[in-house]
Amino acid sequence: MANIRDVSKLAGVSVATVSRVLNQNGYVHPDTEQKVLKAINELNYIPNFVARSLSNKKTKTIGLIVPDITNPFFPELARAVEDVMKIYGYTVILCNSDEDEEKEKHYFQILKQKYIDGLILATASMPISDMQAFDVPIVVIDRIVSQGIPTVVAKNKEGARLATRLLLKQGCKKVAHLRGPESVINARERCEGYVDVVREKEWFHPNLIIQGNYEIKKAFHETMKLLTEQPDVDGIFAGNDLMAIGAMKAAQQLKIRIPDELAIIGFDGITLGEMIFPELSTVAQPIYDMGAIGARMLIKLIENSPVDKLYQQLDVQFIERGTTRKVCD
Amino acid sequence: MANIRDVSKLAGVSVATVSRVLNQNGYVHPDTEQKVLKAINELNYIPNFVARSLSNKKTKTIGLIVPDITNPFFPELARAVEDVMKIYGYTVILCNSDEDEEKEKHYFQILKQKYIDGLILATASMPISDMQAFDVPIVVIDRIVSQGIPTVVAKNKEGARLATRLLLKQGCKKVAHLRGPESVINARERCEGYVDVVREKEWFHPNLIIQGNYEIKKAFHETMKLLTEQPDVDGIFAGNDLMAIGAMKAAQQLKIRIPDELAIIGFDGITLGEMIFPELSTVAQPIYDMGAIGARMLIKLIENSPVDKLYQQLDVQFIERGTTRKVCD
DNA sequence: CTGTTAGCGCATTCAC
DNA sequence: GTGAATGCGCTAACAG
Repeated sequence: MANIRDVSKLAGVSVATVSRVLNQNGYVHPDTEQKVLKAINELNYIPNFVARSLSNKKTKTIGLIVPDITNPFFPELARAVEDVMKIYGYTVILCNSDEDEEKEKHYFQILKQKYIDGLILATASMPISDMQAFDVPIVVIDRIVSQGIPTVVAKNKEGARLATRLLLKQGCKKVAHLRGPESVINARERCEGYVDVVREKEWFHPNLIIQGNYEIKKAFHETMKLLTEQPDVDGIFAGNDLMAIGAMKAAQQLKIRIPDELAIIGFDGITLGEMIFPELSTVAQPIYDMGAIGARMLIKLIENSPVDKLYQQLDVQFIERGTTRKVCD
Repeated sequence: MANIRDVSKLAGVSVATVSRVLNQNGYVHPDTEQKVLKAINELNYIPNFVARSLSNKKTKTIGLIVPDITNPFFPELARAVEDVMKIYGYTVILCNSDEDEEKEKHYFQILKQKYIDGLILATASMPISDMQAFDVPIVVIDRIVSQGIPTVVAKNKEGARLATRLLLKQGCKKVAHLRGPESVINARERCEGYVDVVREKEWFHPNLIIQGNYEIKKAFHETMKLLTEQPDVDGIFAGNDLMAIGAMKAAQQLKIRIPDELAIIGFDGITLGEMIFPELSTVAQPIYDMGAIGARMLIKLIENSPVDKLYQQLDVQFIERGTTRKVCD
């Protein structure tokens, strides 16, 4: 492959001039510019990114760390990130951390060595100090890490309150909550939102909060147990859509009719919710937007443009589908 | 950040020596090695990948082009690729092509500039000549491109025959096929497999083959039309799971009972199939394996190890779930 | 066994 | 406006 020197020779100019027309900086006479352009064209020259990176310390590459791209929440996020990064000429390295601190550290290492320009984290098993020590711009999505770090999240607690109230409003007498892992902050927030609403109810008891791990399987089993032990539960607010689906399967197995005997609301708004039957009512986060906004924020950080808000909290929206009854007010 | 020269100074040796211990090649006295190691440790030195890449033309990075990571088939594939690449110290750049030739070309360009070591394609809108001109090892997954290019695919035609036969065996009198896009080769193969089996049936007519695009929505609409116009259709073999789900939704909307009045078999074996109700019977491809095998093949290609088979055709497997009746032989 | 040095391809001073 | 020279950090001959 041709390099800059080949071009300079063919055009009869110096490499500096070629570099100037390549990067559109510095003055260069229109005529010589034409010569250079012609040479570039003839040789089919494309600049070598690696060499460029070595000299200006910018790779036009970012890292994206997600727990597991296989989890239906993340592809949409990843797609958003990739879409906007593409527009700005960046390329994205995909990493699956499995929420494992060791793996995250591993990726931090590698990505640093590869001189990425920025990093988007949709996971956070990492101590904050390590993140701050990482001297590359970072944006965290869907996980609040600390005030100091640029973040994009949805209104988790508010959404949880909304869902729980809706369940009560449509006549549920006893609403349980299938919560996400202790270690994940948004799971905690959603649980708090639920508790806010039901705390004062005479029927409320902490055993209505059951522990899930954001996955279908465990949600299925826990819901089986719950519905067997407390058959009077007629509403479930799940901490995410996947667990809601697990709960649905449990109900279907127990021949409990949805939504008549049991109403269910999920959280997230993954596309999967529309594919099942009945379709899942859910508190939807603007997943794509979160990714896109996070990506834009990161680019600004990288390019030192002013960033208006380092902490973006996005609205959630209830989507009524088949797992809840219609509410007639 | 410290560089190799800092280390060499601190250790009182030359950069060459440091490079030697770094890359474990060439002879270096155990004592000096210790000194170097100590210096590396003290300075918290990690080698700069960009510089290394510039000098040896290896980036330890590969590209992965998929049509759309949002399509449930690809996350699993991507995960597999990333998992094995990680083991071998490679990093993967994710690209979404939307099956668009222009976008693919764009990525080819960029990835070439970034000096990737190899490329995995799970899409192929690209003329073969362009692929051959791309002087970087390529492995194609799930799409047959040409004999010349290393490929990993599943036995599409065989799987299609299997599904169609199964449908007949369990008593279906009239089996339709929801096929994928004309332009996608595996869709063609699956369609051929279907035709192989039904060609000679007296009830067969080309209008039983309906055109889908591998997506739920269109499959839903086309199936609505099909089932309205030809209500005697009692079996559908869909070219992929997503379309099968679209077909299921159409049946559910028309109050046609599955599997009693209509049996459905999909193709792919995406996890989504287990999440819906009833669960989807399908011809499962070993998606993860395809990714992993493709990745291993690529690594061998990159590292010039001997590759046993450049064309791997993997077995498919019928998974009986809720959308087909039990067959008692 | 170890050091010197010349690239890798490009950006960028600093002269002219 | 343009060119020569230097450096980015590392690898790989080539000497010793």
